[in-house]
Amino acid sequence: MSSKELIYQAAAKLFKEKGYAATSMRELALQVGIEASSLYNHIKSKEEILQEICLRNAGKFTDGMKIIQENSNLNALQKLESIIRLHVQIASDDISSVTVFNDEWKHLKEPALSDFLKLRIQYEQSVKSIIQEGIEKELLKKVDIEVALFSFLTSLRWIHYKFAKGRISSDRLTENLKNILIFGLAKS
Amino acid sequence: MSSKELIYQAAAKLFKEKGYAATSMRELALQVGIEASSLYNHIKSKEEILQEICLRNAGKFTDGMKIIQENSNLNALQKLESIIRLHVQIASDDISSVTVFNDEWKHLKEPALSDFLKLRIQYEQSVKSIIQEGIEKELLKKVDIEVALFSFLTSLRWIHYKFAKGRISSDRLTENLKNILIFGLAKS
DNA sequence: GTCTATATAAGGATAGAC
DNA sequence: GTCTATCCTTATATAGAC
Repeated sequence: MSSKELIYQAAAKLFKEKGYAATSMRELALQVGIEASSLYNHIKSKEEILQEICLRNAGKFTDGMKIIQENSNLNALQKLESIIRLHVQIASDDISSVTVFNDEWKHLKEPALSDFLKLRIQYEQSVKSIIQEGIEKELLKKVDIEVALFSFLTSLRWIHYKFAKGRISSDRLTENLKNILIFGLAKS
Repeated sequence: MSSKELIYQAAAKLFKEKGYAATSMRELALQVGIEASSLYNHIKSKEEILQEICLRNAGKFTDGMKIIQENSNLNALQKLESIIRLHVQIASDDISSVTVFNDEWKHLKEPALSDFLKLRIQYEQSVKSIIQEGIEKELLKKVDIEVALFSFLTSLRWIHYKFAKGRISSDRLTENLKNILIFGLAKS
């Protein structure tokens, strides 16, 4: 792995644990095993690291969503299940990185912040359309779409806390989340 | 309102928007309308502000949970609904403060951090017991309890983002969340 | 690519006059 | 209770030798 990649990885871990603002370049350097000044041979600034982590993860979600949307065989319920699987997969792929993406994006500076938020809103809009479609086709209840959207996405946003403990496989987690988020906790 | 209270309120707003670590005492002072040094006539340190905000909110949740637990008339489903109402109520009561409680607690120093985490684990344990009881009495599906616990609580943890936009009343939000989280998105 | 040394800015907090 | 002035520490980032 390149030095740059090693720095990103160590940074993701630290940003996750302490937060972006509370992580110093000295700590990061210590974690990487070099002096702080040496970091700058590989990266331009602290902010650049955050940008890279955030945009990389945004890309994963956007790409995954595109594939789901293009699969016209899926009905709304199946699409929601695919979204759950996508989130579980991305979280299991790199927990630290996706946590930073979820929690530290607000420290991005313009214009990166606006770019990021544009992608985020776009993604939310895609999920919203699927929920809307589900309601129209009578696969989903007539709930408030915004409440449904947020409760669905925020549940998924915290999946990685489960993974951190490694208690459960991706498949079982996906299955359980499908059951809970789509079909509810209550026994029917 | 006392100066101390005004400082807490301004701090909660700033900590919410920028994060604890990225908020300076000079900014806080500016928001309050005094010089940074004057803050210290009312509070002991920056950390003390965070402690107060976090412990105050922890108290609200703990107290609310106690009342729910002591109401033996409620079955597990009704208790879960009461928990939803509790979270909605606390969020609508003071959005900034509860956001800081949710997102910035990791910046607490010991021993406050351990005290805080103890309360949090205790609260999660209470919810877990209710879910467990629901499964035993066959009111809830046999889902993975940990997954159910986390997806339930994390959905509720982000309610305040809805409130920030003021789009929906507390009652309608509670009703929708009950429907979605307990009975699921899918039409039965 | 890494180091030491350092520039430059900002942070939390205190002292002491009013 | 508020101010100005300031202490001390830490931060990001650069310069230049090796």
